[in-house]
Amino acid sequence: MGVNAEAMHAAVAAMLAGRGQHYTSARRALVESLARFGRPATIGELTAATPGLATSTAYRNLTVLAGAGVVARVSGSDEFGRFELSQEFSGTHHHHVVCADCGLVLDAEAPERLEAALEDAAKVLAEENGFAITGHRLELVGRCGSCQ
Amino acid sequence: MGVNAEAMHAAVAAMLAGRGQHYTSARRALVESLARFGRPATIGELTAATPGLATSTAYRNLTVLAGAGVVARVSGSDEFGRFELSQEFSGTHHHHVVCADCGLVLDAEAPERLEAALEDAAKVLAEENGFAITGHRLELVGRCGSCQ
DNA sequence: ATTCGTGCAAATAGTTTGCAGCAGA
DNA sequence: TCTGCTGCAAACTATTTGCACGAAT
Repeated sequence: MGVNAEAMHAAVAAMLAGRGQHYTSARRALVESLARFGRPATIGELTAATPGLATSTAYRNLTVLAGAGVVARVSGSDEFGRFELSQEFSGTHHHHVVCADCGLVLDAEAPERLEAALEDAAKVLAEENGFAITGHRLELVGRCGSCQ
Repeated sequence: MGVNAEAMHAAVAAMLAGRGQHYTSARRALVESLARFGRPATIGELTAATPGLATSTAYRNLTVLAGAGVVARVSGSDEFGRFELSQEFSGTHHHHVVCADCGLVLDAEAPERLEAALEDAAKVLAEENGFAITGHRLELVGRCGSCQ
């Protein structure tokens, strides 16, 4: 993770408190699991990592944490939703490498040149389509080591 | 669409025949709707465009057409799966602009410079992660004209 | 004829929600 | 103590599948 664990938890607690919400043990467990995974994790992986954590609680809390900007939803190539710590906590702005076979998603940093080209493209396409572009998602699709 | 309608239908028929499958009226209706939409369409949009077409038939046929390489699944920002004609029929290689509010997805062509940067990045990240990269998905996220 | 395709209805599976009790500040 | 949080079970919804009939070659 990009910052040390205590600073991260303090920041998360503050972000939740600002919205009148508590940093409960379930939420802390989710944040710690996400930090440990270091890649987008499914609900199944997260509940498995915290025995006793109800699926519904995981969904509810991830929604709350997403609303507070602590985590981000990631869509892979399979039917499972995935979550990861937001940029602020996971390091820098990054993209994903996804396995078309098993759905595994890993983080990947893009070269500066690519980011610059993305910014340019966003400007052009925004004008062409009447969109107000706020960000981008890039996924490189292929087969992971174990699926080749 | 990139080719005229008759050539497209003939090509689709051939691609299906090669797999021992027929180019039925339901499949033709789906392909025509997709061509008419000119952007990734949801199952709801497709069945609405063809009265009498059962939802299950639409799913089954889109799966078949995807297997034959005629259409491609596209994931937007909402919970609906979307489909579009594959590159070969919809024109050139392209990406998507998605509305974070309503889920609308439009096609967008990327500048050559961006594609080149994407290729480079794919090579680097493939090595770093042990992936065999086969392609990429780029989505520019923002708000469409009607949601701003 | 024989194989493939279709509609309908029922089954799946990820996700969401109602509710009654528990926990955190 | 007063909201907010939790687990459980039931509800929801996009998608898939079983089945018997219709269509294509």
